[in-house]
Amino acid sequence: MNSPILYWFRRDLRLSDLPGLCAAAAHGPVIPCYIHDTPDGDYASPGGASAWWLHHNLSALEAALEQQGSRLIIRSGPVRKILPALVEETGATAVHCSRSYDPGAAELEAQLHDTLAQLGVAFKRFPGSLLFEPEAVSTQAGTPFRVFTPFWRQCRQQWEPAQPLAAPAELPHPDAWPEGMPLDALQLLPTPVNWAQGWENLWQPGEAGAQKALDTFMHNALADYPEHRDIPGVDGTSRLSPHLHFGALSPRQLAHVVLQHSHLQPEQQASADKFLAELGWREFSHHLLFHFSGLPHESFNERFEGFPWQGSPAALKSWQQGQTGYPLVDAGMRELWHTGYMHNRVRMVVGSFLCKHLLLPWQAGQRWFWDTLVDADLANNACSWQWVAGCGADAAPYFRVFNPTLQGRKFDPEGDYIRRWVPELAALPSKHIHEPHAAPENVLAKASVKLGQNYPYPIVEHRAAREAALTAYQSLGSK
DNA sequence: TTTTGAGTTGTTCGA
DNA sequence: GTCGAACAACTCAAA
Repeated sequence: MNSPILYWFRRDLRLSDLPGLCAAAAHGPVIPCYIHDTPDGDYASPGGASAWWLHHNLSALEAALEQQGSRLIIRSGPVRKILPALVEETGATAVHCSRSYDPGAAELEAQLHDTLAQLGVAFKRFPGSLLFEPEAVSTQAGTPFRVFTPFWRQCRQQWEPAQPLAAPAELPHPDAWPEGMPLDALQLLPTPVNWAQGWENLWQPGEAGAQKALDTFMHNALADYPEHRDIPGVDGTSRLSPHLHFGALSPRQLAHVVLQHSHLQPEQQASADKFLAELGWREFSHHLLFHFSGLPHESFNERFEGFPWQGSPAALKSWQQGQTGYPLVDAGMRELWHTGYMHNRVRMVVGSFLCKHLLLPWQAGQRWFWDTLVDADLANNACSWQWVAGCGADAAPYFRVFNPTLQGRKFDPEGDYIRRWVPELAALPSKHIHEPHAAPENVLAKASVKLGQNYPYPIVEHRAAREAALTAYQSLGSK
């Protein structure tokens, strides 16, 4: 039996724990392929930072496949045309892939199933990028959950932690390889300005890098996760989100390691549960988007469609550039710009600031994050922005307006994080670094801070902005 | 069937 | 300085 099976890589850019790849390899020759499809439509293609990651993740996958004597065939164009064409060229008898849950995916997969069936070719989807299939979780009334806690409780009740699969021992290669294009031709890297300079020292996209990040987290950070995850000046989070997004690590692999660890070290049970709940939020977001495909565009709570947003383009620009005059907000926005990442605690603060202090629509924040985050993910991005704006599922209540100064004092007490990302404030004493505009003249002078010159005055005044936000939110009325 | 209580991440105010 | 209450409306499951 020499007819090959096509393995279509999507956002599962790894070799281990891929049931579809294992099934293909057990059967005969495998042709691994990746199709770069850039359909029209909002959020149909990765943003800039995310594209950088994709390039390097594909490059790592290519290398891993070559080490196995295999290849990655890269093509570009509409999947609905390219995939059937590749099948005909290679005489493949089946196509395997991982299921996608994004809007439009079910339709595409159904269409591929039919098109390929007409060629006598089987199209098989395998689960793997989520812990729970959306169809498997629902309320007693049979509706999707809208509240996280009962959602996650039910997930954990039906959880049967399975051993992740190893990568196939070998990938039998076909008699002949179809043509592919070089990875560089996809033009995923930044041009003409390489704003990602030095990122290769910060991140290692790909399966090996994901394993390394996982080991580091398990070894250094899991035990203190519940407390340290909130402190942006400490490496207390896993930083695994981009790996999960592109599938260099499967959630099953991650959960398995964490569960095993907490089994061996029962005193870390609470830390493990806390971390797993974050994976739960990832599941929750993906399930929500699966059931409510409009989430990236329309407020989950329709009442918000009439919200009196009023922020200015200038305010948006100040926010994007980290020039709001609120040090924690500015530190976060600059971390994002310089690294493609932002600490989770700070994401909440800058999100609240955009929606509530600046009264800019959450979609504007979502758009910026889409372009600048290496872990930009349609489901997580939409759900988290809606959460912080107060219009999402199980969202933050309208009156929860983060005070950026207090958040700084509480979670970055010594100003470590602020000093790292807002160097013009680095010489200020911790007591004043969270509120430079309230610091005495001589303190500012001594630290060479010239407000309005090398660091901005606050673009809005906290108390007034908070009042305006509460008024705007109350204007939605109770009915 | 109806009722009840709890629900990721906060802040402010007044006692 | 600390502490509890108030700041909506709605979802979900258990009583």
